[in-house]
Amino acid sequence: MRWRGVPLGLKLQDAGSVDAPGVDVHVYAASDLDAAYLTALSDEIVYRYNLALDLAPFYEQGRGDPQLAPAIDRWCGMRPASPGSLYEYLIVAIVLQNAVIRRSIQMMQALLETYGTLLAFDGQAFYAFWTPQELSGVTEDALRELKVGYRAGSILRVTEAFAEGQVDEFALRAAPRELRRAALLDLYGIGPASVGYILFDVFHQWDELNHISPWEQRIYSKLFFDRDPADPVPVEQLLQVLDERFGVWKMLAVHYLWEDLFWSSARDPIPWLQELIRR
DNA sequence: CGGCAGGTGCGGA
DNA sequence: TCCGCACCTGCC
Repeated sequence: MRWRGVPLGLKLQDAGSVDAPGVDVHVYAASDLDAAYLTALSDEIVYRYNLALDLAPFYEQGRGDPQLAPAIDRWCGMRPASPGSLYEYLIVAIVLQNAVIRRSIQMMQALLETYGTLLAFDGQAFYAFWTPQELSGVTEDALRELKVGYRAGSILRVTEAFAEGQVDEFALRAAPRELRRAALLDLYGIGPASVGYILFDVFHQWDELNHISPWEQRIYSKLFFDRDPADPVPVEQLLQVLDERFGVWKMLAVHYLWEDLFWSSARDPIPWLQELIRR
C-alpha cells in the first residue's frame, strides 16, 4: 500500500474472535514513521476495510429474506474491502473493461512490472502502484507496448487528472452523492459500469445498484428468478425487484449472495455459473 | 479465423 | 435521450 506517497508493506493478522474481533497490522517501511502518520494510516485501513461498519441493521433486515438469511449465517461478519486508493481502483476498472479476467491480469502485471515498485518484506515480494505523478508524461505508445490496447488513452487521462490535482478522494468521500457520481463520470474512460463498482467498493454506498451489465444480468436472472441465462430477465425488472426486496442494503445484499455463490462454486463447481464466468 | 469479451465515447437520429 | 458503432488484444 502507498499512504501519503510512502510505499509500505502491510501484514494483517486475525487477533480476535467473531464476538470480539481484532486485527493486528504490521507495517514495513524503508524509513521511520511517526505516530501521527501511523494514526492516520490506521484510520485509513479501518476505512478501506470497513472495519467499523455496523452490520447489525443489515442482518436484522436480511434475516427476514429466505434466500439471504443462510448466506448471512455462512458469511457472518463479512464486509466488502477495497485495499487500494481511488486512483488505483480506477486503473483496475479500466483494465477490466471489455476483457476477460485472464487478459486483465496480464495487463495489470505488465503495468506493475514496468511502472510499479517491487517491495520485499516479511519474506514476500509485492508490487506497489506507481503514483499519478510517476506515470504522467509517459506516452500513449509506451503504454500500448504493454498490450493494454485502446485503454492506454483512458489510463493516461485519468492519471493526468490526478497528477494535476483535479480529483480529491477525501473531498469526494464527504461530497453529496450526486456530485460524487458526476465527478467520477467526468473522468475519461469511466462510465456507468465502473462508477457503479467504485461507488460501492471505494465509497461504501451499500445501496448503489443502478447499472447491471449483460454478464451480470444473466447471473442475476438465474440467481433470483431461476431463469435460463440465455433468456434473461430485463435489467429494469431486476433493478426494481432488488430495490423492493433489499432496499437501502440492496447492493450489499447482492454482494453477500454473489460471494456465497462464487465460493460455493469454487469448492464444488456449479455448472451454469462456470459457463457464465469467462476466464 | 470470425466473433466476442466483467465498457465507453462519439456521432447522428 | 437513445442507439449503433469502433476500439486493442487474446482466445475460443
